[in-house]
Amino acid sequence: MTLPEKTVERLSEYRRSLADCADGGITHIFSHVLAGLHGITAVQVRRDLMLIGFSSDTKKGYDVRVLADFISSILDSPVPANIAIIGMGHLGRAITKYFNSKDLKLKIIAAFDVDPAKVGREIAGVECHDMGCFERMVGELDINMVVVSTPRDVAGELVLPIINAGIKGVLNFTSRPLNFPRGIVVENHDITTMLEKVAYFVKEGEE
Amino acid sequence: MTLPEKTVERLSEYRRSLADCADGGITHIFSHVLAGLHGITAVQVRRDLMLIGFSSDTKKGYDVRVLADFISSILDSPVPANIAIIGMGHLGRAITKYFNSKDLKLKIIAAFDVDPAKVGREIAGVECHDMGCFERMVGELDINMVVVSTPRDVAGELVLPIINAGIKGVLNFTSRPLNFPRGIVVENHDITTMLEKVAYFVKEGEE
DNA sequence: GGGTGTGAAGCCGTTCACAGCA
DNA sequence: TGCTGTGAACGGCTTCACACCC
Repeated sequence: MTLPEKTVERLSEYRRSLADCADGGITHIFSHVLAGLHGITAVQVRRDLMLIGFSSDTKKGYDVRVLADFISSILDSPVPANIAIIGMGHLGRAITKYFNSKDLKLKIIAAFDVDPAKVGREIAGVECHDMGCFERMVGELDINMVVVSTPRDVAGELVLPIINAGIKGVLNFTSRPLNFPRGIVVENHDITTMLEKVAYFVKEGEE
Repeated sequence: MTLPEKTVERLSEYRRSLADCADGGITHIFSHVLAGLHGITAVQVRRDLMLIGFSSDTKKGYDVRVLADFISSILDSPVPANIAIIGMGHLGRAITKYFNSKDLKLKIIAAFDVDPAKVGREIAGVECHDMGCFERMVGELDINMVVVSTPRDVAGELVLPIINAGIKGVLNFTSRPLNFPRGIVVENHDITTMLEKVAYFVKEGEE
């Protein structure tokens, strides 16, 4: 059974908070405490846990480690997720470093760019390849997801190569929305939109 | 009247597509064409325009420039939005450059960090100040929004300074969720969560 | 016919209210 | 009493269906 999007997002967040708790020596946590860490309600937390079929046998709250592992068993794929990043500008470099500095199941293992000054070099810890080799390299390295962090005006040209290479998931940080056929998962997250949204609701809040 | 969140996001996206159209010499656009650019339905577009009270008098589609201006009149604040960024690591630099390279109403006009090697220097085009001066500088520069791009473990310490400085909007790229009292708008956008979400739905799609 | 504007219906996610259990 | 698990109600967003207009 597939979980709702929002629940998946929150589970990812819970897991990280739970890891913090475990590091801090906390062994059990109540739903309202976990909720408080995320600015949501306790019911919401319990509903999410209900959806993944988790329940606690004790009344001392949820066992932090057990719950974290349970969430991992839901979220993580048994096969490792190999990720490539397209566009090694500032944003691409930042995302790559940010990611690979963490201890995650997900790893960015290759970068692609069109700039000859970048191709062939190791940038932010990963080898940067020419975009012309994209399809071949995806096959060789068994890459199944890509992060797109190119300039807006070239993002559209990536759609076909990504489809042809057999990529299954795309995380797009470009302000150009990318559309793929059914079967390819896309998340478009444009920083400009996020900030414009905050600005709008700030304005409305002051009315 | 305040618009739904989703509508605000889409309006921001429509506006950028419309600017592209205008640049490309397109003067009119049908709802289904605009929808196609964003991978959504024409009804959705028309519903959004209905919510902001926009309607076209002609049947040649919407006038691109008129619609773009109308959206701007809804989204943009009459007073300029002055933004600060906290945390001038790779992500902070990338976001700052990304932003200020664009021709937006929103500008990042100051940066803050605790690293003495960064304080006093101009980074990514903006002056980097010591975090200790945050509250004072916010007042001096009339800053009303902040972007947070610090490491996860220090993000929590920013909540009080941000409240005390009178900040009204926060865009948080940290993986630590930030909670503020009513009246302060927050958007938490964690890159790790985004990618884990894509990975989850890729996994589910293959079942 | 092809496109727009919109009430009504449907769907999805959140919250309420409460039963059950230590 | 205090917390968990959950059916049922609620609310917000999307889609349907259709009237209207060139």
